[in-house]
Amino acid sequence: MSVTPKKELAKAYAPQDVEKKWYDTWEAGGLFYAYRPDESPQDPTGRRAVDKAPFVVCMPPPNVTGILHMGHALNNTIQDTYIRYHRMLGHEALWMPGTDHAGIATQTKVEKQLKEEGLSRRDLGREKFLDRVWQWKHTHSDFIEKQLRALGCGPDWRRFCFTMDEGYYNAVIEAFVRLHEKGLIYRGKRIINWSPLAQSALSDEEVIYKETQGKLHFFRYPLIDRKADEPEYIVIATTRPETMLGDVAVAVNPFDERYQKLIGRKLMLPLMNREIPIIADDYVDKEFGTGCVKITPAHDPNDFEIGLRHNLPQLNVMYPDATINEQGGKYSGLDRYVARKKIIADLEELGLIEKIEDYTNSVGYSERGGEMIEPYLSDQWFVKMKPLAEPALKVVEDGLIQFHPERWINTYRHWMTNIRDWCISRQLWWGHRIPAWYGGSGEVFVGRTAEDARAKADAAGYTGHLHQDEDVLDTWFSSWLWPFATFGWPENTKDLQTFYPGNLLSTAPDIIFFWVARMIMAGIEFMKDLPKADGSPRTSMEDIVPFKHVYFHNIIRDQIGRKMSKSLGNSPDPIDLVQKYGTDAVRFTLLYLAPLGQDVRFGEESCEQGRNFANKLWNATRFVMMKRDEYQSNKSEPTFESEDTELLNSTSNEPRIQSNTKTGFTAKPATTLADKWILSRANKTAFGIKESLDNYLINDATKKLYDFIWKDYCDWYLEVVKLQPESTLLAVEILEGILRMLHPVMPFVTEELWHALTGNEESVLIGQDDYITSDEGKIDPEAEADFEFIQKIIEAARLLRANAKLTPSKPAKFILRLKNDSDHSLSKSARLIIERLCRAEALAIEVDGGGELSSNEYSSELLSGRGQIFMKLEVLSAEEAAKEQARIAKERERVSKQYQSLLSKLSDDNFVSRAPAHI
RNA sequence: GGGCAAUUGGCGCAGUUGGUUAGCGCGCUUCCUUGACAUGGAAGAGGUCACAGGUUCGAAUCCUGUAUUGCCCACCA
Repeated sequence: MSVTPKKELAKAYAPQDVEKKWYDTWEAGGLFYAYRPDESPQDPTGRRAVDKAPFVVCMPPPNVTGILHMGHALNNTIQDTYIRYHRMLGHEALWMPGTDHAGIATQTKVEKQLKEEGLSRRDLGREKFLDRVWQWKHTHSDFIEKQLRALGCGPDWRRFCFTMDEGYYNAVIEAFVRLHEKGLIYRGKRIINWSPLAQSALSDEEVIYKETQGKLHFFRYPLIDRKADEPEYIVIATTRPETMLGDVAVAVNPFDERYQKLIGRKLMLPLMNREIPIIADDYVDKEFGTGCVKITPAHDPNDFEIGLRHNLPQLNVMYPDATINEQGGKYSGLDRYVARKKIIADLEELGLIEKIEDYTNSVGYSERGGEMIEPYLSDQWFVKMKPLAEPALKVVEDGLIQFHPERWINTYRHWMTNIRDWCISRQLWWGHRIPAWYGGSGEVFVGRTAEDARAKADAAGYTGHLHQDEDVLDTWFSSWLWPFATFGWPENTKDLQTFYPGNLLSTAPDIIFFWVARMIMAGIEFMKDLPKADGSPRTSMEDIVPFKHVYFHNIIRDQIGRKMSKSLGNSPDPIDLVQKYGTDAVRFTLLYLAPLGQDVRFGEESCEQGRNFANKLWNATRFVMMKRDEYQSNKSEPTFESEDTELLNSTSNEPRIQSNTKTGFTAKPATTLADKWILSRANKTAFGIKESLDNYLINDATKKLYDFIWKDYCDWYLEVVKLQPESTLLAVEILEGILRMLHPVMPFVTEELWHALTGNEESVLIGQDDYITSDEGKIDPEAEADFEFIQKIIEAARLLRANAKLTPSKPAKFILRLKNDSDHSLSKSARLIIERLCRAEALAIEVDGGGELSSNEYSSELLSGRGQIFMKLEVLSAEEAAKEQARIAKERERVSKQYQSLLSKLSDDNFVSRAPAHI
């Protein structure tokens, strides 16, 4: 047996010392790598089996531009915890990492940078501009990786994927072409949400509606050829006066008596001096405003529809930057808001303003840029969503994909059943360029490559020049392929066959539409035709959907309830917290505070709880190791044959843990009451944690760990171990199990302590060990009840001491009177524990039957009907005696009240007859 | 307008299918530096569980309504 120097643990846990060391060791040891069955295991420990069931999580790819905020920290901690947990359960755990090119966000940042140099993207040209963006991407993407590492996250870094990687790029193009071939992608002139800042279209999901204080303007449009009994003008109401430049009609309700006679007549559009008709349409609400609506088909989605019904022209009066174009007459060139002011002033001068009222309505803003979006008429590409949404809704309704918490299914259903077509073209350069080529007179050819498009054109008899669509695709049009494009789709790769479908998707509920729903659609649409590993078709939906469980975690808010965001600057940098409190502390705190789907207010001080917990565990280990040494040296003849030997001996160089030899806390039977109790508690906890984790109640699991470790193990069991050294080895074994049980949540401190405790070599990792399993045979309700009674006695005795203001150093004398024999012998057998934990100088244990002891001499506490404990009082001042009397009287009253209520219940026939017997 | 949630001691939150005395963390009070830990230990104060009805032997828990707050969706010029 070789002897290595014993490791002394420092008095307090210093995370910085251990985190980097272990992260590097994990990586060097290939801990994060996942293998296919056909790959030879490359793990240095050789523990990897090749036929393990995979457990796959695809990381929601953060924006390359991004800095991780607390929400990311939470989400990635959740994923890492599940990955580590399943790896320990024996799965081939794959966490697929990557980043998203984030079209608008990234392009905006680079354009901003250019602007500081006095340049625009058009000055550079497409190619040079894209070079700049790539440069920018390269300098920024490392940062996210660094942050994830600092959080202890261990995805399979070898597989890191970027949505603009060549393979992924091709997958996006392939998806577009296939959907186009199926007629699910089309091009059309529609009113879309226009972002004047990005000068691009946005999808409906990228628009945020906010109540906005504005004005409702009432304008007079003069009636042409007015008869004597007719009004001089028609009054219309609008919130966006500048759009009047594009008015092509005024609509009234066909059943509105006020205007019926005027239908078909003409009005003179002021300022523009254009004749526009009065038309009738059901859409108009007689009650609202004046009952007359100006119709601007090019600048309002409803007006657009009306325009189509009435065959009206679509007059676009704005440039893409939301300045008025040449159609706007003398307002041409003005910004939309400047034009608005001028139009109002001009109408005022003409006496054509009836009134202007304050008005609050809901206005759309760009999610990214924050500016007001402009409904705008333009040619865009759309995905037909209904055919995709129907099966995607069904798999969730049928439970093939489960949402946690379940209620999100309502939101999902609502969106899926009211779904509208998805505008996927963006007028940007950074992204996947739309694979459509145009001929000189409106011909459109969609192909995988320019050659492909050329061939199609030739086949169609078009020989002229082709030019590719300038636009790129919505970022989410690439993200929705994430669960399979990361594994090489459209090729039917071995990775894809092994690791699709995934198991868990963890995300914040705010991207349920953007991403979750669309991934489900894409998974069903694109994976259903791809054969499985054995060549058989995917006939079961279970093999087609991209994941089985979706965990919607909470949104982290600041202490006054605001969503944490970069723009508000109210999110602490997770890395600062990690440095201040330790990674494990931050992880624990986030998981502890992360109830299922309930928003959480986060203040950085809450990390103290996690830090303290890590420190508690550290010191418990320190103590147990000290006790073990003590026990070992006191033992005259160590039993080398016994299975304790290696646990006893922390200097062994042989890895103690052999795969699957021991998954529970101990193989040995427990002897003392405390031993039985802690084993029962430990196994119950292990059982509960598995249950919580498997049901995605992750905060429950952390709470169970915390309570068991701190209260049961440290506060009670270790105190008992101080009194009964024969429990030392069990304490070691339980602790070893605790470390394994806690490891997925707090990987660093548990790894460090596990090695200190077991003496395992650095290359043997706790994360490769088996997760603790509960042995239900060790759950012992009787032992738990018995030990709880002992705890109750001790607590009662401590209370007596505290009330009598006895300092701990002063000994006390107790008399314990118990009603039945079993309690009597129970407490006698636990006499030592009771005496020492309540610092009794003397403890008399009696069978109840003696008379009441004088309350001048004794203070007492009741033991839930099973007996009473008395403490002999020292000299008591009259004042103190009175106080004590009062307290006892109060206590007596409370108990008798409770007793009375119980009595009355029991004498109530209703209760006795209806309540179940055990009550 | 439609939908989803929340309302529990000073603050932040648990409380799973209804069942004896409603828990936890922080904060507060008192005592304790006793050989794991003061990032600790012991004890304590503090809640008629938003409100009003109802179901039940029994309600924080189930039902109805009201109020307040938050979020999502839709949107009338």
